[in-house]
Amino acid sequence: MVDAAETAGLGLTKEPRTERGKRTLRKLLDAAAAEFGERGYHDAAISGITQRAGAALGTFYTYFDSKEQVFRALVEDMGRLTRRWIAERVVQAPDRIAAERVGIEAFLEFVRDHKDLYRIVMEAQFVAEDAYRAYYDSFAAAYRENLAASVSRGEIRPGDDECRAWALIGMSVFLGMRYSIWAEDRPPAEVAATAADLIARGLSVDGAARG
Amino acid sequence: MVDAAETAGLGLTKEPRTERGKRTLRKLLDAAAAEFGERGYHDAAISGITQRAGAALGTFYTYFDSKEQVFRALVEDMGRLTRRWIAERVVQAPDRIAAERVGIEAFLEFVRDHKDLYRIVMEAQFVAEDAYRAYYDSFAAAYRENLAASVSRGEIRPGDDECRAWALIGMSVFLGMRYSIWAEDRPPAEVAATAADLIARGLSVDGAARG
DNA sequence: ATGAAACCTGAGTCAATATTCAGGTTGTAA
DNA sequence: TTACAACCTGAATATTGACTCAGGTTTCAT
Repeated sequence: MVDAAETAGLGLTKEPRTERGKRTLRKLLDAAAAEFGERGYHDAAISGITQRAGAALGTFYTYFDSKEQVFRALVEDMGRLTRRWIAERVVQAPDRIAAERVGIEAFLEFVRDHKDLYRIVMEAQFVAEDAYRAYYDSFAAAYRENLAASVSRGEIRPGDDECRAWALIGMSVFLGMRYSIWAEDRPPAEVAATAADLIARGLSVDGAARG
Repeated sequence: MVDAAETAGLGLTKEPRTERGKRTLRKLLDAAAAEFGERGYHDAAISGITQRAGAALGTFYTYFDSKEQVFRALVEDMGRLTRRWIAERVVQAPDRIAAERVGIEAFLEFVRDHKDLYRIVMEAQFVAEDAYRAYYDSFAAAYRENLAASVSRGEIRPGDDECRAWALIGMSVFLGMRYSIWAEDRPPAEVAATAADLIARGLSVDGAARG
């Protein structure tokens, strides 16, 4: 669901001026998330969105210029929601290694609770590639910063933080796909613990092992 | 490109009986890979495929039942090609840690050389989800086997091999997307070395670090 | 209360394209 | 050479669904 209080900053061209309009826009955004999430971009129909929202077909075009525009708005919204959700939880972690575990667990939970929006983000790769890249570039940049800061604090070994950031994001994304979208057959905490152990210590039997 | 020698086992309903037919089918498969890879599933047109192949529109339906069928055939073909390519290189590795580095490097190179087919695999998530899941389930199962075998050989620490497998696959996939599809701004060997170091030793300063 | 702005309606327009098919061409076995 | 199967052709069909628009309804500042 799109946060009920906010519709600003979604890149819309026509903001509603009245309460009724805000309500309608919100209903359309939620309906669009459900329609795109369930049927995918191309099988989703504007008429399906307006039916779910209990509005007439033409009403859609009161707020959106096109099918693609509302899709992009949802991708951007999801980016904001995800970053906020994870950041809120990660700040409490005492160090980077703990932050990795908390971050992955928070991500896995978030995806479970926002399957529709998350599917939309993944499909954005083929519908609005620039929005998709912006979504992950933003994550990667933040991740890289965090890694660099941890290195300078002596919490983790130095290394190629950009590569590491992308690698770690990929881990989370695939764990999310497997354990939050495809099947919820493992508790997020368990999956996160395994991943965090891998991230912290690697596969090697001892810390001196050579790659 | 689809391997020129093989068109069997792609799930086609109508195999060609003459040399001319085999040639035409091969041209259509290569053209389909290019068309889908460049324009994506839904923007790809059957007429685009036949034009690239230098054939008439109706010829497509001599060999394929539908747009989706040829797409699925390409996904399955890509799975076979990828597994073979990586397996050939990984068998030479002396141990699991070395295998990780070699495997990631091989994967990054393969994706660079098969961008079209690789985009098709990624898009399969939304066009033929069962084929996509089969593609990654197959990788995950093999990966898990390899990890378990390495554990019993004492090469790596024991752990949740299924989670680890998905995590490691996710790493490769995202590194491939970032460094082989989006931009080739880093040599595969370099990226693979960083990733392998992360996989082998983790982020921690010393091997005794707790997660 | 009131009227202008905002909002809503849904039948109709229009372009795109997956798929069909009737008929022509080519390959090959005998 | 012949005849049949395999193959190729591309105009025509049929569906789908994004988007428009002319006109009606609701809201709210004054």
